[in-house]
Parts: sequence; C-alpha cells; structure tokens
Amino acid sequence: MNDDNRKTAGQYDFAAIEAKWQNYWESNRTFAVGNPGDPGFDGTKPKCYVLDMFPYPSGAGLHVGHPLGYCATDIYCRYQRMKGANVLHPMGYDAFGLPAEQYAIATGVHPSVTTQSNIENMRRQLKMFGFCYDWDREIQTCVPEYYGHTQWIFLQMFNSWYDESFDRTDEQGRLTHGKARPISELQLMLELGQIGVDEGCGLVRDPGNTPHRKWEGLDERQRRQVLDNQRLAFIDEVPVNWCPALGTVLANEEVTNEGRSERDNHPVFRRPLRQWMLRITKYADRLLEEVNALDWPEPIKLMQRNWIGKSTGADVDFPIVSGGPEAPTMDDETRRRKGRADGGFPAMPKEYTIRVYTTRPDTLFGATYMVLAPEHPLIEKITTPDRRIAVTAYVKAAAHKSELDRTADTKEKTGEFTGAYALNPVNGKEIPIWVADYVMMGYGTGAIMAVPAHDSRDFEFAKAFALPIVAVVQPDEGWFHDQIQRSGLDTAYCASRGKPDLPGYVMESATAAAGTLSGITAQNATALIDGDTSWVRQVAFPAFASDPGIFLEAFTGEGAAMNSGRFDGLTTTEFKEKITAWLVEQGIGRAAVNYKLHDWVFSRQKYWGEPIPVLHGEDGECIALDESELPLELPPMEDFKPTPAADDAATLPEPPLGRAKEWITVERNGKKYRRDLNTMPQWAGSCWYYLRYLNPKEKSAGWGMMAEKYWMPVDVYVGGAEHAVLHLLYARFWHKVLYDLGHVSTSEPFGRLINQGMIQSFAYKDKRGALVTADLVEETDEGAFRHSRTQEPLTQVVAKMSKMLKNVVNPDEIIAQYGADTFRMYEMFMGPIEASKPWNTRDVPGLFKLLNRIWRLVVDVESGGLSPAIVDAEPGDDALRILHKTIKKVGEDIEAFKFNTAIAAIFDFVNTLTPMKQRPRSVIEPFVVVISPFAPHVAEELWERLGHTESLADHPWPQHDPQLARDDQVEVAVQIMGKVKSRIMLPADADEKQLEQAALADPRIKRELEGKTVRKVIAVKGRLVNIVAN
RNA sequence: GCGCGAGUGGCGGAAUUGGCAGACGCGCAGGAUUUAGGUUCCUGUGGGGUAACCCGUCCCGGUUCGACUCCGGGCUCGCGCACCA
Repeated sequence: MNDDNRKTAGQYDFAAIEAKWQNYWESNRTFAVGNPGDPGFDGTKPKCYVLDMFPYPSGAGLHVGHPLGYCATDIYCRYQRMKGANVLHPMGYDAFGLPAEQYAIATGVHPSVTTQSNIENMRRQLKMFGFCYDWDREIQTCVPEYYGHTQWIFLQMFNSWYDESFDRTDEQGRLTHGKARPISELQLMLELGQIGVDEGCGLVRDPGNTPHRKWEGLDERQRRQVLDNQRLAFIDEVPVNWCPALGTVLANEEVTNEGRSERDNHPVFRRPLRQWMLRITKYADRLLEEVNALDWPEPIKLMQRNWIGKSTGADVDFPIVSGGPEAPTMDDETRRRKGRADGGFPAMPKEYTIRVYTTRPDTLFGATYMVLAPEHPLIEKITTPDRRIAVTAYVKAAAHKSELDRTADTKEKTGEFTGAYALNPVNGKEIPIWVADYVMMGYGTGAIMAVPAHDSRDFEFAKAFALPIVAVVQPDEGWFHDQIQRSGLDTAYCASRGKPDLPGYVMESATAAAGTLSGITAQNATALIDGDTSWVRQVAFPAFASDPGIFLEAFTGEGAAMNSGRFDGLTTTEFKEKITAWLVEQGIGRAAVNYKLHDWVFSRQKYWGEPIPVLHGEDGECIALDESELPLELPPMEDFKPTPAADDAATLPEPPLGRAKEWITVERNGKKYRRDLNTMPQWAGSCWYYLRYLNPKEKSAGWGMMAEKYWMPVDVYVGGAEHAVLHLLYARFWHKVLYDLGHVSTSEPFGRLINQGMIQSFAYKDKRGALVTADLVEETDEGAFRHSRTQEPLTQVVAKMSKMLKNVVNPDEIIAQYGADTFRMYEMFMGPIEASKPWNTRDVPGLFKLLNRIWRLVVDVESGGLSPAIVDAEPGDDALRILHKTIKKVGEDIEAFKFNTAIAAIFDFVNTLTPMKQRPRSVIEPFVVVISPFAPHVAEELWERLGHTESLADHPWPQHDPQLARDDQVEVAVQIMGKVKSRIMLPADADEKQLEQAALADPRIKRELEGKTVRKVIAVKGRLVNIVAN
C-alpha cells in the first residue's frame, strides 16, 4: 500500500503513471499495426499473430480469470515487437448470446442495449490493464457489419457440396480426400451425365457401371431434392433437445444431467425436429488427421480425437424371418440370399432387414440376439400381437426420458422382446429381436447384434433376461487369473440357471467342452473357485468355452477364434479381414467406418443471434439470399419471449422472429416467400472472428486476401480449456470449408495453442465438511482459520470462485489498490499459465513491493530525481553477470510462456542490485527494457526518467552475452554412494577428469573414504561427482 | 466405468527432463532504522536431533552409481467422455 503519511516527491505513484502511459499509447496509436500494402508497413519483418479468445460481454464484467491469458499474450506480444516482429494482437466481443436475451425477456430492455453497455464496461476494464491491443481492430459479433459476413459464410456452405472423390496433394505432399465445391459444379456434372441419381435422390458416382436415373428425367422438385441433399448447410429432421417451456431447442451443454434445462430447470425432450444442419461429419477424417500435426497440448488433441470418435468395423444385414404379418418366410430368405450374392450389398437396407454396425465382425458367430433402439422404425412393423402392449409401453416410456437419463450407468438394463426373430447370417441360427434403451438411435444404425460373451453391456443384458451366451473368442491365460483372483465367479448367475452348486456346475461345463476323458474333478473345480490358478488351463478354459456366464465379466479383448466354424483359430485381426471379405462376397455386409461426431444442429429458436439468410417457398423450395442482400438484419422487436407453450413434447417451436410479421414475408419474382425464423447458435460468430480482425472495417468482404496471406495462420492462440472441443472443432471445420472454396490459404487456422488454467479461490470447510462463506472466516494469529461467529476451527481448501461462497475477486479493486502493473505481475507469478491455482490476495503486496524496489533502484524517493546510485561507471562483474543471466532467462521464459520463473529471475536481479552502492546505467537501462513487457507502465516511466524520449514499445530487446550469462565458477556436489558429503568450487568448464581429481582430493571426501575401496567414479560436468566405494 | 492430468514446506510454486529437492514469492521468527506502528534494510526459516548425523517430493515395490523425474501396483483430487456397439 502506498504510504500516505510520508508522501514524498518521488513516490511510486502507480495511478498517475498508468493513466499517463495508457494515454500516451492511445494518442500515439503505439500498438496500431497496418497490413501489407498500407503506407509505412514493412512486410519484410516477420509476422506474429497472437490471439486471445474473445470474451462474452457479460453484465458481471471481467473477473480475475480473464486477464490471466490476456496478460500472458500481452507480455508475449510486447516481447515479439521488441524482437522485431510485426505483431497483430486484436480484441473483440462474442456478443450474441442467451443471457442478453433472457435479460430482455425479464426487463424488456433490448439485447443490443444491454450488450452495448456491457461492452463499454468491459472495454474500460480491458484498457485499465494497459494491454497492447490494436484497438482500431476491435470487433463485436452482434452488429450487422460483422454478422453480415457470418451470414455470407453460411451461404458459402449452403451453396456448396462435398465432393468425396476429389483428391489433392497439398504443399507438404500430403494427400487429402474430398473437398467442398460450389453446388453449381455439381449441377453441371449432373447435367453432363457425369454423375447420376439413385432412387433415394442420392448421387451415383459411376453412372457408367451402375443403374441410375438421369438428371433430364427428373422433375423440378426432384432436381431440387438431389441438390438440397448434398448441401453443406441443409435442413433435416433430427432428434434434438426440445424445451417447450423455453420455446427452443437446446444444445447438449445447455441440458443438465437430469434432462432439464440448465436455465430455470424446465423439462427437455428428445424429439425429432426439422433443423438446419452443417455437414461437419464430411470433415471428420480431415479434422482427425490434421489435429496430429498441430502444436497443441496433447490432452486437447486427444479430446478432439475422442469427440470425433472414429471407429472401423462392418455393416451387416440380418434378415427378419418371423414377426409381423408380412414377415418373410424361410423360403423367401433362401431366394433373398441368392439375390444378395448376385446383386451385392444394397446402399440402403431392404424391408425386413436389420442393418447393424459392429467393430467386431469377428464375433458374429457369438451373436445370440439383436437389440433395436426404442426409436427404431422397424419396431412398429415387426412386433408380434402378443408382445405389442409391452413393447409399445416400453417405447413410450423411453421417449420421455432424456438421453442422459437413459445412459446413467447405475441403472439396471431394461428391455422387451418384440416377438420377432432374425437370422444370424453366418450360422443360419434364429435369434430373438429385443428392444432396449441401452442401444442408442443416434449411433451407428440404431440396432445391434448382441454378442454377450464379448461385450459387457450385452453380457449384463443377457444375464438379466436369460439369453444364451456363446464364447467365440479365446481369452488369454492372464484374463482368467485376473477373473478368478480379483472378481471370482458369478454364483447368482449359476443359481438363476438352476445350478446352485457352483463347483458342480463349473465341472459340468468344463467337462462338456473338454470331454469326459479330461479328468476334471469337483476338487479341482473347487480349488479353481478358491483362487488356485494352477487349474486355469485344465478347468477354466473349457468351462469358459462351454458357458462364459459363470464369470463376472465379459471378455472384450482379442484372441483366437472358437465356436466359429471354419474360422476357428484365427486371430481377431485375421478374422475381421476374412469375414468382412466373405460378407462382401455374399452381399450381406461391407467394411464400414463410424463416427461419434454428428452433423452440427445449427438453428436456434431465439432472437439474439444471426438470422439465417434463406427464403422458404410454399412448395418447400428453399432459396439463398443473394450476397448483395446481406446483411440480413434482425427486425426491431420489443417482445422477445418465445411463445408460451405447455410442458408438452408435442408443441412445435414458434421462434420470436415469427412475430415480426412484415419482416417475414418477402416477394420475389412474383412468388411469395417466408424468411427463416431461426437464428444461428452462439458458436457461429466465434468460428471466424480471427479472420475479421485482419480487415475489421472492410465492408465488401469479411477479410482481404492480402492480409490473410500475410497474417494467417494465428501463431499463438490462448484461452480456456473449456473450449477444447466445440469452439476449436467448429472453427477448424469452418476454416477448412473456406480453405476448400479458396477463401483462405491455410487448412488450419490456429498454430500453437495454450490453455490457461482456472483461477480458483480459497474456501473454508468446517468439521462436517460444509463450506463457509468467505465473509464469515477470520484468521488466527497462528495463521489458522476459524469461524468468526462460532470460533469453530476451519480448514482452508481450494474451490471455484463463486458468488455463493463470496470469494469472487474483482480486478477493478485490486488495480485501484495496487495498480495494473502489480496485478499483471501477480497473475503471472502465481504459477504456470496452464495450471489452475487459487487467487490469494495476501500474496499481491509482494509484487507491489517488487515494483517499489525496482522504482527505488532508479528514482530517489525523497527528491523525485534520479537516484544518486545511478552512475555512468563501468559495471562490476557481479552486476554484469546478473544482468546477462536475467536477459537470457527472461527472454527464454517468455518464449516458453513460463512467466512465473521469468519473474523469479527479475526478483533475483533486484535482490542482487539492491545492496549495491553503485548501479551503473549500462546495467539498469537494459533491465528496465527487460521488465517492460511485464510492467509496461513503470518501465516506460523509468525509461523516461532515465532520459529517453522514445517509447519502450519499439525498443529492441537487449542481447545477452552467453559468456556473461553463466558463472565461471560453479559449486559441484560430491556424493559417496549417492549421498552428498561435500561441495567444491570448480571452474564451470572443468571436465570429468578434473572433477574426479578435485573430488578425490577434497579433505572431507578423503576422510570419508578411509578404509574403503573406490569402485567407480561418475562425474557430471558442472553438476556433481558420485563416488561408489565400500 | 473409460480416458487425461495432478499430488513437493504453514501457503503459491521451482528443479536444465535421470544428477545438490525446496529457486522465487507469501507467511513466520529475530535484528537494524524509527518516539511508536507501518515502511525500508539485513539474517534465519522442510522435519527430527545438543551434536556428528538421520529422515524427507501421496503410499508400497522395482530399475539405476544416482529417482520428485523411469517401470509395476495402489490411494486421493481435478477435468473430459459416458451403455459409441
């Protein structure tokens, strides 16, 4: 704290200094940077584009977590500038979003008004930190000048299709499959007959060899359907989170684990609705492949891979042979089979066929039943009359649960038998078809073949419903050991099968598989059950082969095939290959790839977002607005409420835009059209904002090619890990589309990615473990904590900052008390940037003290003039060495984003210089330059007081002399048997031999070695000597 | 349940990636300056022991001349995904 009762002329007056230099930077436009082609722009300098994830302008303003990343990039940018780079470092606001709309519904204040005042507050806060943003490039996503271009990108997608057979090789020689192309090119190829059309209005890529329909033969409507089916932005009916009370669909992350809305806890239903979709799945492979080469934290890359969730396996068709009045007979099946072998695997499953996706086609012989997801369309058709009531009730109940509800893993497996049977295509066995909610409609085909012996979910289900379990993969011996020793056997299962005598049943099962001559006895079965693994080979193996259900877990690993006819003995990999080839040959299966990633549901029934720039005709025609009609502005409205609806899944969404009557209706070429009533999700604006910064004021385009070529890709991108998947995946997807269409020159937008950790806060727990709000905690003299009312002792723990715990720290207050430079230094000194760590206001004065000490190194506090210790004399060796060490360490640490240790080095310098009577100018000046990225205001002020007139912002970073940056004498530890016994001073460049000699000559070591024989000496240059002796 | 990350003094954290554990800061203790408090400056500060020494990086085991670091097993906390066939 500044000392009020002894204010002197030369005090470190941070408030005045910070105001002065922020003013200076702003009026001199110090940090404005041009683009190639602009007057005065030096395009020969290296470029450095440093990007912060822009904030949502919330009413609460910045909290202390935001500036963590911003301080880091600010330091990095200032350093890069000093190293001679053109630095692009912009800031803006992700300004569309639900909170402003909810506030508008509650108060009637238009979202744009709230948003603008929030932005003003946030800008004020950002400016008080003294960040080196180029404020001329500030953007916000919610103004037409911005979102018009967001709409333009949407139209690019609407007017494109994905040509999967377009191969190309990039500059690095990598082959990429597939490319987005203008839909007009598809139309041309269709007209020319290079591409045909199948019955489902899909494309036929080799019309020469495949039966197909011709473009000329299609009517207007069909042609439209063919093209609409291919667009990257398209309308489809998909299951979404529909919240009738809020009148909108919700993103998965807006739905709680209880299947209710995050906001206000309304019920949410999974139901199919017609929605705008973006075809991100077409990019799944490229997004997956290209993540590998990115300079991103490995966990983030892994999260992206998991989210995409690629798996390989096979699609297999199971014919239905009984169930429902029109179910095929076995005779039909024989004919069908023949037709299949001749005609091949159809693109879409035929009637009365269940298509499944499996990653383990090698377990087909173990498929003993099938399961359909409750939403599966075949259920209605195949359920037999006697099962209908139960099945219908089950399906209905499942529809009322959210997906998350259904997937709660504590839950027992449930399901119903449909009464129908399918034929296992590999062994001709009839297997029952069940419906169960452990199968999801949203993944694969919504139907599975169940292999209970080798899939844990099927295993549980089969045990619960007494379905047969057939082993087809031989586990390794280790698995049996593990099962027997760790888990034991399933007594309950055996009892439920009428075999309460466990050893007896094990013996019986084993004998059934191994034969009567194998000598399996009740004694060795009992020994095995008791954990004696010597009986694994003789008893456990055959028992498993006969009934895997006696174990508590399914064997899901790989191994040799068994019970699989002519495939027996093959390894899993070989089996997969052979069976897939056989399935293809027979026309009943094919190799297949699946992704967890779904196409992106892109519409929201909300007001405060980008309107979707298309028009709907009465006959289902959907036409894009012309580029010249953009931006399509939001209509002015006063009431933003969704139409109130009952908590009823059957109600349809009525977006607020539906009430903007004049806006909705459009006439074009004498035909009446209706505007789209949806808006885009909040992600849209942030998918390309890094491009808008390049030419933020350009009207005719979102960005310019010259600037794009120079600045892109982003060199360093810093933000919270909460955007690890969605934002970064969506932005990469948009970027790749733009790349395919030739609008950007790189296939990836972001280079090095750094995730800042969360700033947490301390919280206090009482004996019962209940959290106590921070205002009720006091510290005792011993540094312990207690409840201020009850005096009960409390323990300090780390928790999230929350209003509830009253432990939120406001940056405005800290800056008012200590200044921005102290705040910046403190946040950077707290720990590694990626780590989450607790804010501790008690530590802040330490950094304030540091700045005061630096201040006094230069300024005489009494007079306000330069300190008399500042001299023009030659520096001594100590001063010179600490200076060059500091320059080296700080520079390296900034490049590695290790600001905490950089500041530790600054402390070291100050600790060394403080006691010196003389502080040579040639040491102090470079030091002031070195601290300037961290504490720019103080640095500029000191620099000026040292007699300079130019801002430090453009001052070159000092060079360090490698000779001076290291000590010439070093302390070397001497160990005997790994324990330090002595330390000796040696020249830093002493070699191993010299180290050894010096160590053995040391008197203390000599004494220790008396009576011992030296066996070996290990010497490490500049570090230690270890003597092995006994 | 699966995956990822972390666990080091009273607290935040450091350790050139296998080489002196605890840099730097906070806090605490002592001293100097001061009428006093504060500020500033200096000294000390992992634990035990009078000491020589011993013990210490979540726990158990291993590899190594040498392990916070590598390997095997376990515990705790945080994050992500969550019946993905």
